Amino acid sequence: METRELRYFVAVAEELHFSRAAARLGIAQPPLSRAIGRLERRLGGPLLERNSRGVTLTDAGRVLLAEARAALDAIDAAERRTRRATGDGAEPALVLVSKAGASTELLTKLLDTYAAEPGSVKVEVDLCGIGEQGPRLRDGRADIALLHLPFDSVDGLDSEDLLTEGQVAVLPSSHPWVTRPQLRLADLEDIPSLPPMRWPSAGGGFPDGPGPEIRDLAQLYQLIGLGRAYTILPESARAEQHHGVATVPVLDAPEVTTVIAWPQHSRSLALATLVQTATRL
Amino acid sequence: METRELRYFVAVAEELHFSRAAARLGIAQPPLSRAIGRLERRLGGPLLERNSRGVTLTDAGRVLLAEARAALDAIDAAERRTRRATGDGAEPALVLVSKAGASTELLTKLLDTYAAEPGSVKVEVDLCGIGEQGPRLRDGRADIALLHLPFDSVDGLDSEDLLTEGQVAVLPSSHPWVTRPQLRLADLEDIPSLPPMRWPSAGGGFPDGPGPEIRDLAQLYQLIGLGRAYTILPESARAEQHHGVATVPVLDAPEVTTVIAWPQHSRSLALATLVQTATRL
DNA sequence: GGCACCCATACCTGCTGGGTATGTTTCCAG
DNA sequence: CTGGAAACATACCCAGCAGGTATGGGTGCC
Repeated sequence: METRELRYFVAVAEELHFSRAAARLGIAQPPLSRAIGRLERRLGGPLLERNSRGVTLTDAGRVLLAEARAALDAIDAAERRTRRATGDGAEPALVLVSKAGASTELLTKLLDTYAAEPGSVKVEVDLCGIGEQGPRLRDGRADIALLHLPFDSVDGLDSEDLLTEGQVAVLPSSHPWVTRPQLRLADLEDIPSLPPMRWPSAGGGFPDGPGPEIRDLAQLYQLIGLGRAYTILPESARAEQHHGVATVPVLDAPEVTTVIAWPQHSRSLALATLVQTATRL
Repeated sequence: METRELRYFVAVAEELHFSRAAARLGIAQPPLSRAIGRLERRLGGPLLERNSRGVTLTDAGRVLLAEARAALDAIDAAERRTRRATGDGAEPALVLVSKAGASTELLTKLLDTYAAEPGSVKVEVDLCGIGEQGPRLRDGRADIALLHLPFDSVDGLDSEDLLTEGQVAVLPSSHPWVTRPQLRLADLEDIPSLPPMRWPSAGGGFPDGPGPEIRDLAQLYQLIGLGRAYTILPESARAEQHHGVATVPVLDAPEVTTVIAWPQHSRSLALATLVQTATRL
């Protein structure tokens, strides 16, 4: 199976319309029909059901769509990472991705220490929304990520623990509890008039329910500052000051571990050095 | 990047010899040279160092080799799984992989129960050597696996726990300890004249040291029966009788969890039903 | 120094991917 | 019931590229 065929199939499977898919691919419709037909013949059965007025996926088509997306991600990753590794000077040799606003202190120290290391390469920092690190590692936009367990998942990645810390409640500074020296999870169970935030789940969607949908930490701090929500975050979040926001330690909140993670098959020297630097901090 | 180019590059990178790689690929050497040259131009730098007497990989080449292998596995998986899903009758719709000799009882019950389920599809069982399940899932030879934590790794997979159990020492039946009602790990630390077995590590290789290299459980039982080694295994191993082998519970051995695992992006109905059946056992 | 080995280059050929034009089926409008 | 529009398949042509053969150039070995 050629890469082109996979891209063609994914386009048709997503558009469910040959002509639109062809337009998206920048080719005419007939070659696309032919390519899909050949693919179906080679794989031994229909992938698409052509119902006079549009197209639907067969079971086999659904399987191929999921597998093809994964395969295309892997191919994109191969191209991006290799291009990055061919030291053509201008490009960074490594891209590190982290949630915007998280682990700022750790990140600064890591980058400074690594830059001082002999033989270190240029590192670009890619600050993304919550839960976006996984996809970026998968399609090669990034080589290495800072993740926070248990919120993020290290499925499919190798990782090293960097820092484990407790959590603090982040509350509107007008809230009566901000003067308390500490809180417990039970206290937070049912804060009147402050709905729970909804964090993105693995698929990128949001769970149902009331409360605001959170995509990044700037949004989160602003909502808290406006008195519309609260949350708990790792202690290191206290290092940053935000308007209208106060923090109180939560004694029995689960500990958060910041880890550095990379795809299992990565074996580059630059990456290994960066990981080693991180674990030594 | 086209699939063909990736296959060509991997062949050259593995052979480190254009002519041999071309022979392996079934093409002549000049088109191969040309294809690699074009790849290097497109990726912006050399992937191979041509030293008159052979070829070596550059850093970028090493990156591409690792990434290309992963990508080709994903493409092979796409093709195999799709072909399997195009219900062409003869082929199984799902392939389940497990270590030969492990979890026999559980596996039998799972397959029987699933076969009785309405809408169940044909399941082929692939019994492999120790640690082979991961690669089989990655390149699509299998769709779903039985793994045993903490020995196997579920990195990159979704999984559900099926069964947690203690472990027993598996000893030659001539060993004096087989009459004991129980043992402790400390007892086993240093059994005279019985060297520790070497299990395959993640890469497929074996750690250094004395003792036999173990590739499957038949081999393991035979070695123990011959009085050349011992091991500890999950309790359920007692269900099977082996010549010259006896078992004694080890009270403080870490518990073993049998899990059913599948690639994260898998979303087929047949697979979901099988997993559901397994978790309900 | 001749030779063997190995990769690159030059040049030719046939396959195939892509374009345009047209066919076939189905659904909808009037 | 019929004309037409929408949508995918088919037919046919062309150009580009993958692959083959022949050959060149560089290097180490006998």
